[in-house]
Amino acid sequence: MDRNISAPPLPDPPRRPRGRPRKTVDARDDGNRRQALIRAAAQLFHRKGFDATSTRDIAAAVGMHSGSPFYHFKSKGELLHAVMEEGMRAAIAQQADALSKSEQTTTDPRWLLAILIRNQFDVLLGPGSDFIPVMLYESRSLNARQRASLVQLQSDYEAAWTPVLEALHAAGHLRADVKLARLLIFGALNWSVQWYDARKDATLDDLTTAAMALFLPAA
Amino acid sequence: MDRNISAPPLPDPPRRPRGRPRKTVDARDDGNRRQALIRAAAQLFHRKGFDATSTRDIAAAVGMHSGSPFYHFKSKGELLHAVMEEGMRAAIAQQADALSKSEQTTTDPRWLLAILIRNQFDVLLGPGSDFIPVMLYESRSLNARQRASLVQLQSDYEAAWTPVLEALHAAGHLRADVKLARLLIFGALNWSVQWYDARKDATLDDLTTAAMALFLPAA
DNA sequence: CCTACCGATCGGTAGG
DNA sequence: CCTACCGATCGGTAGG
Repeated sequence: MDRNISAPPLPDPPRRPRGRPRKTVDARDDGNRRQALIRAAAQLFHRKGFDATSTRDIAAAVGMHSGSPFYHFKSKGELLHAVMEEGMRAAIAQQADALSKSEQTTTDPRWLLAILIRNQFDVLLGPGSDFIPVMLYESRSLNARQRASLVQLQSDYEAAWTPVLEALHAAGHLRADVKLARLLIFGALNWSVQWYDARKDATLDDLTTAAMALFLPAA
Repeated sequence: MDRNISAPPLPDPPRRPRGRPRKTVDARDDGNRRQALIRAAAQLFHRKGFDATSTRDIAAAVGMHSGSPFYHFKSKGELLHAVMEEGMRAAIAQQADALSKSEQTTTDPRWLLAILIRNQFDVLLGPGSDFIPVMLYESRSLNARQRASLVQLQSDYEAAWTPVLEALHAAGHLRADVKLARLLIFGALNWSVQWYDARKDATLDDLTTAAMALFLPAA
């Protein structure tokens, strides 16, 4: 992480991870390897950033040689795009799932907001949650076409929030302009990626409680 | 910005900006040139990110040749650090100034919070505000020593918020845990760097009004 | 997916 | 601060 000090050079063909058995016939098993690349890229892009991660890093993480990721992806940027697209699809599905479960028991918009917030903390900070932080903090490295192709998914995700916030506004529980409120709330949640430490800090439920208390007047 | 397409190569010694007169004797005027480098670096780091900005970009922006920035800074990382340190000192001074002006007229913590929020939007989004966004979004590129040297400045900045939030909590205007509330509020504000567009969106006063309405119950 | 490689770019330096 | 340069790294490719 200390990029002011250069790392010692690594030989190009890194050893496969210990314990990973060599395939008898051929190491190609298609969607499987592609998925492995996406997962490794998500982790590395999250930890070190897109620019500071080399395609060699990613290849080594899944036991490939330096040129092989380009068999699966045309460019490093396409790999970044794939991470974001997969992350958004999963986040949308997870959000829809959380909402559909709770809409059977209540339609109180305050409860729905709590569900959305709790789910977003899970997407941002829960186990294996590298994809959305990458999406949030590395979009600058996409080209225009790649960015445009994510806009639809992003607005699908946001679409679940607007009616809830409008209901809160109508009920007098939210004074702020709805559009600005959504942007400010997203910021409050998304920024947690920068400071949250699961070892030292509160639980995700604690965060949700604090956020609800901050945004809504006493129940 | 489209880093998937490589830019055409530039000759190393770029022409000086048109209209910049050549010094008769010597181009060295010390603190002046150093400051120019810091300002240009802040702009470029903000627009393109630290990793995507080369020291040649920065040199060209101030009419220097490629090796010359290293006469003023030991490394690219030291230049980044200088941007952040200068940004923090200015932000702290600006915040103290805004507070001292208003503390003559009121001690209502709601008003003080409005002052702090409005000032932070100015620091984040106002004219010439490249330094703090760089500080917020490029810290990962600092080494441990550089990061540590900023901690004191950051907590000086935050120190002005805690008593205000505690007063609001004591007065029943803030239900959430004070420490988490501060982190969430900072997130809401800091995230505006990602979406705010001065041409299309609200004014900084509008943002302040929306944030106050979101965080505090009706006055 | 591996082998062997290339062209470009980059941070940084010696010497003036 | 400029000149002239170096070693390292990087994204990407041809050919199998």
